[in-house]
Amino acid sequence: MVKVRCPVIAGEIMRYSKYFIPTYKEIPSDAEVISHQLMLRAGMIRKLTSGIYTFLPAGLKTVRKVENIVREEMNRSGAIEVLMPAVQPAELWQESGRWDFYGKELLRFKDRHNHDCCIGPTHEEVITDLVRKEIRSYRQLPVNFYQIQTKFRDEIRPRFGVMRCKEFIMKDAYSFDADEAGADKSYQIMHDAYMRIFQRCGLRFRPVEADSGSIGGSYSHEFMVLADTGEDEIISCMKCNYAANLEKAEVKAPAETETAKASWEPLQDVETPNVHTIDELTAFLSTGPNHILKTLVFVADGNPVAVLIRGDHQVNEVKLKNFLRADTIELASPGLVAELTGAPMGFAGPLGLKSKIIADHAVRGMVNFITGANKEDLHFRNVNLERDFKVNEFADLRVIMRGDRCPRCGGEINFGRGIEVGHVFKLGTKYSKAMHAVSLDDRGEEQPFFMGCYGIGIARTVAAAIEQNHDRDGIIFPISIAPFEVALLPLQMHEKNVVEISDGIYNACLADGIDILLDDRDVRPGVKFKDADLIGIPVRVTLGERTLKQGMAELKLRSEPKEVLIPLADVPGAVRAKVKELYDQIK
RNA sequence: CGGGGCGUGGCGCAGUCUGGUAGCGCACUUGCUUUGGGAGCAAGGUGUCGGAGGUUCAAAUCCUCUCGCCCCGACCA
Repeated sequence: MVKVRCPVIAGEIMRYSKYFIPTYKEIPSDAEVISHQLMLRAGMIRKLTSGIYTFLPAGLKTVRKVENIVREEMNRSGAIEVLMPAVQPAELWQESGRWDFYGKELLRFKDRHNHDCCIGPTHEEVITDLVRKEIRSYRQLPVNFYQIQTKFRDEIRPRFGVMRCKEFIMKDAYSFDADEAGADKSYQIMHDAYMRIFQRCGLRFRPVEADSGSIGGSYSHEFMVLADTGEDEIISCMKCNYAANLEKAEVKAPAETETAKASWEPLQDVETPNVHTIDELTAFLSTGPNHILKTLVFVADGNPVAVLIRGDHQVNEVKLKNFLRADTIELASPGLVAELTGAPMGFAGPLGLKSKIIADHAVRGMVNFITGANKEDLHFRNVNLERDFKVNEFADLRVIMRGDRCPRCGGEINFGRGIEVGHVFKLGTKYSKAMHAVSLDDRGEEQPFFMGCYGIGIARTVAAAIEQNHDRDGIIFPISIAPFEVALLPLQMHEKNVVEISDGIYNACLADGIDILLDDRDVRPGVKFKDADLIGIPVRVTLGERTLKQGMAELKLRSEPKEVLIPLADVPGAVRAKVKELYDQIK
């Protein structure tokens, strides 16, 4: 059974008048996205400087609730909590080779002894160093260490409030196994733990396959909270559970068809003065872009390569990079294109090209198509594969698009947006080999650790929850991560009766372990309603003279428009039941 | 780093073009009234107009430099 309650922390102030939740009526002008606006307005965060935020009490409470869920599920999965330093010596990073590779995101500085240091953006080096010093034998494996800690990445452009900032709270875990099979198992355990974590956070999410660079295979999943405002575009199958981000999403190669040589028409020149783009070409020749073959020249690790793709398709540079096993890849400059093809940009074609030629699978299905002629203002018509030119290799090189089918089951696919809140990644032996981190196997031989790393953006998860759950009045928090479970609103603080009854209910709820906020401010009722809605407290109990006369209180959910009247004596029980019901819904 | 925008009281903004010594709403303080969806009236406090330099009798306003922030792009285990 999954434990869902986050216990009230003893001694916490729960009276609004003595607490600190500074809300804004107006939208701060420098907040663009809704979660950023609402976190500022609800008094959860304040900005110190670009990309760096203070968490105010209500924001911190929510962060702590996410952390606690993460901690419980990590512990349940067998991971062990540690806390590593924020400041790290350059030596470790030089050893892994990342000191020179990491770029400007790595904040570097020198200490008084002139030693190079950095503030950790991630902790592979530190944990690998720890494990290589402390773990000797395969008998001590597997292990998985995690921490919840503040990290720093000197982002080029921090934005969207707490979603993409420089200093951020992250849970990161690192697994160490004796062999590949063990690493796969550790990966799966983390994958499962992440499913439980985000479920308990009350989020609609999806694990999607992500690009894993040179490692390949399905050994990287991003956990995406589904929200229209998400930064990442993802696709998911409506029939099976295949889901992937756009750069990873596979496109199934079309079935092999017999080349219809009989239908081949003779090759023709077409004068195309000043026609450079696919759009211009389709208009000029009155044809569809799917009858045109695009020839793009890329430079992969310094070597030019021509990439052929159907006119209505787009090259997926991540796929191209992985296919070529290149470290860097970029579109060739106009000068290089001219040098290679003998024509200015816009007239490149595969005929007579000297460079390596690779093509997307879809090109195979094209007949009598149009290509550039490698000569200014000239194209060819009725070009055909084999007869007119040869392709070195075919591969899946394009971006998936609307109308494509699921690569796994052929089902219809859905395009959507998501916010990446977690990432599980199989590292293999990259760091253990570089840093000579080994254990002895059962034959007494040294073996590098097989590693995995697993991250969760804690504050980003909070922001994602808000992006997904809000309305015109403010945040609608899932109860498991709301700053308070219940808001108690005595409407007339000058009426002794109202105050006494609300104090009684407040104490009864506290005794029940309910995380309740008593809004004991002497302000007008409207202010209390507005603030409770803005902050997003899931359950609201209202005590006003009007219903008190009938011996009743009001119970309302933030997520629903209607309230119900409850006899005063039943209020603590009804609150307890409502809270439980809300937790049960997200189990 | 390239392009664009903005810095005026705690917050949101007007004033800048056309130079004349700073204003509005919210918030805040006090009093009275009010009390079920961000109250009303009255009184009050609040600014080195982001900073530095320059032009001018006079600069929030014009000029130069500079700092910060936001947006778009490039970038992103």
